[in-house]
Amino acid sequence: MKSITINDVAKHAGVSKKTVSRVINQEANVRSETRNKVQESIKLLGFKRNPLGMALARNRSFFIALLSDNPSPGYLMNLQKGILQSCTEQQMGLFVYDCSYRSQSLAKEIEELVENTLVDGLILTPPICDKIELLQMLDANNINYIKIGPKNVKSGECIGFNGTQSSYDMTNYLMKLGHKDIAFILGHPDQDSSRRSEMGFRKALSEANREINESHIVQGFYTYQSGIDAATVLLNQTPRPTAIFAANDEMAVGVLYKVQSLGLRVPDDISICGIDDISISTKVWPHITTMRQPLVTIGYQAASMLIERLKTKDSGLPAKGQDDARITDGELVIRDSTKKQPS
Amino acid sequence: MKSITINDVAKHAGVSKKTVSRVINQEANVRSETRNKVQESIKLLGFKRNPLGMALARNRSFFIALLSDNPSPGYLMNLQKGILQSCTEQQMGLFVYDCSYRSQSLAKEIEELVENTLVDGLILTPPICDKIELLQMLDANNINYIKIGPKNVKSGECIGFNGTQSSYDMTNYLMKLGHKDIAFILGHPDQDSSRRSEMGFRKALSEANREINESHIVQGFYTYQSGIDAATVLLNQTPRPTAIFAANDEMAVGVLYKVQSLGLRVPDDISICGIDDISISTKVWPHITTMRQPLVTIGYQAASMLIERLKTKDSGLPAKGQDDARITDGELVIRDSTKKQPS
DNA sequence: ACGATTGTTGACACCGTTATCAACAACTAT
DNA sequence: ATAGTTGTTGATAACGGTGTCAACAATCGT
Repeated sequence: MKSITINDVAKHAGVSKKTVSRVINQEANVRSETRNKVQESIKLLGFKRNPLGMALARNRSFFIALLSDNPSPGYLMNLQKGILQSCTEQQMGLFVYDCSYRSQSLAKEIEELVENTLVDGLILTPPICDKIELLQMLDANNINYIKIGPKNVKSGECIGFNGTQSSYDMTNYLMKLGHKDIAFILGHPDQDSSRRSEMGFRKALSEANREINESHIVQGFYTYQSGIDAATVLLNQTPRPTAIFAANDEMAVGVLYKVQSLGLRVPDDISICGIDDISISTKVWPHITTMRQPLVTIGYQAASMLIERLKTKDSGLPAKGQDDARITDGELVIRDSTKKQPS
Repeated sequence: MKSITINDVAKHAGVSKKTVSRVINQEANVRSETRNKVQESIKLLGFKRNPLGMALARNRSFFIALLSDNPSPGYLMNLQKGILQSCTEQQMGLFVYDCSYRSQSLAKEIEELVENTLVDGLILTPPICDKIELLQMLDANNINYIKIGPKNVKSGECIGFNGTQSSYDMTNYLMKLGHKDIAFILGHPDQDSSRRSEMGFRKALSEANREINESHIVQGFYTYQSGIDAATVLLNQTPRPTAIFAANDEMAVGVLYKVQSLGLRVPDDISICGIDDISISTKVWPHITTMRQPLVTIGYQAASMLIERLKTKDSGLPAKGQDDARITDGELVIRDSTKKQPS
């Protein structure tokens, strides 16, 4: 069960292995006659190049790693799906790695990961992408990475979606429905995206000259449970808000659960909406109104950008766009959890 | 930024690189004096062996692949979590790969995947693990794999949980609650697990001398939408079943949605339950009664078994337990979607 | 004291690819 | 015709480890 090597092809085609290598890698300066001869041999023998040999010789593993802290399964799965698609297209492998955002030694851990696996680059997902020490370590060691999430102070290419605009749009939509008393559940205080969505919310209200009821803005942590907790606080207030806008769908689902378990009806008694459009949002009853974050696309683009950069770096070209940021707009998806207020 | 190689260590310790290699691999027959000397050099220089070099020399990539068709994000994520844990412990990499169960050329595709990545083994998840052609191809090419799912006709190690027993237990639980008219939504007809859960359901009913209403057993496909469709059929029947038991939680959630959107209350008007205990089951309202499938544990064990086998194979020992099957029992988790019937 | 066994070590080839560089052929420009 | 390009090719040496085997030292049995 020995597999065909470059040597076999070279012998069969009557050329040196370097020439075969040239053909495989589509290098210039091979006579087309020679090229054809080699290609025929390759096809005939069914040659497949051994990625390990190539990896060793080129000192590149042709693997990238996806670092995550499993925030919500749906979120990550969609991202992973897009990433995987790009990787498959570009003949790269995807190495997945779960790590803990809280870990003190995260930077060290990732440094070892890279040493141990020799991955060519990293994709950082929230909340990992906000860990300053990690980013510093990566920059210091000259490790390629791309962040999925909002662009923040630190350097590094990133791709994300426009959280400010999204929550701004959603807030305006709720006001258009006639909601006067809109509550907002913040995201995780450590994550950059959280501040952005808050900004959008406040901006929309102040542009409409609404005064902001600070007790209707409560802290959340992007988790289901934190959605329940925040809803518990909000629903005990009088007057009760007529709409609750959560900074992500995961929390919105928690709010929905809490509201329903108290015997209230959605959207008749209260409107609920979120951000992300994860799969669970269309599985609960009623389906949740949300700002769609095109996660599969974002994942695809992130992987593509990273791989692109690895390639240009490989070929010695100047690494353009080191501080690139690509921002995708969210899309309002109106479903059954929001309703026009009686005027 | 050149990294330390075995040669550097050898030079530093004043031995040959083969001896360093021996120390790294904990081989016997190295004088402890020499061993210590080498280990000190390793520590001093901060040597980390290059996995690519090792992989090439040993002709093993130290990667395993997880093949999936993304049935439900929660299901896969839990599995992946357990697998990842085991991989990390054993210093193996995890390569994830999405494929399409429907693809005609799946076997070919996976064959190429293995050739292209040289993964040491595969973990097959449902429904991939039921593709006969794929299994045949793997057996023919002597590729290591382990199936997560019920043991079926074909060979190959597998690990899964006791689907028959689980649905048997759940059905008994529903009868104990006083339900006389229990509907059942089948899993995907192509998947082995589907037949098992049906068997358990029928067995429980016939043991209780209940006659089985065949029109209350409807086809599903393990998807959310198929749960909705099946519920639509069931809820139009008179008399309406008092409980609907879906062969997995994903469908149960679909049933819940359909029931609620028709204005019926769960569990007051109708009880709903499923199998799996995926994360969404405790996010919808009400939380769903289910048979817990310990997915993280199963994933962990699957990866551990596979890696174990790779190692013993490596060391030339007879590959024991080639047809091993480890079956875990499900656990009844009673939540809020099922209720005692008034007698 | 002797040969036989076992333990310890290193030189060297090898895994399958790519990189370097020199050799030579085939063109240009003078 | 001559020198100077440019295009095409292959020997040979990496890449960073492991496997083979022979050499030699240490221990054993008699």
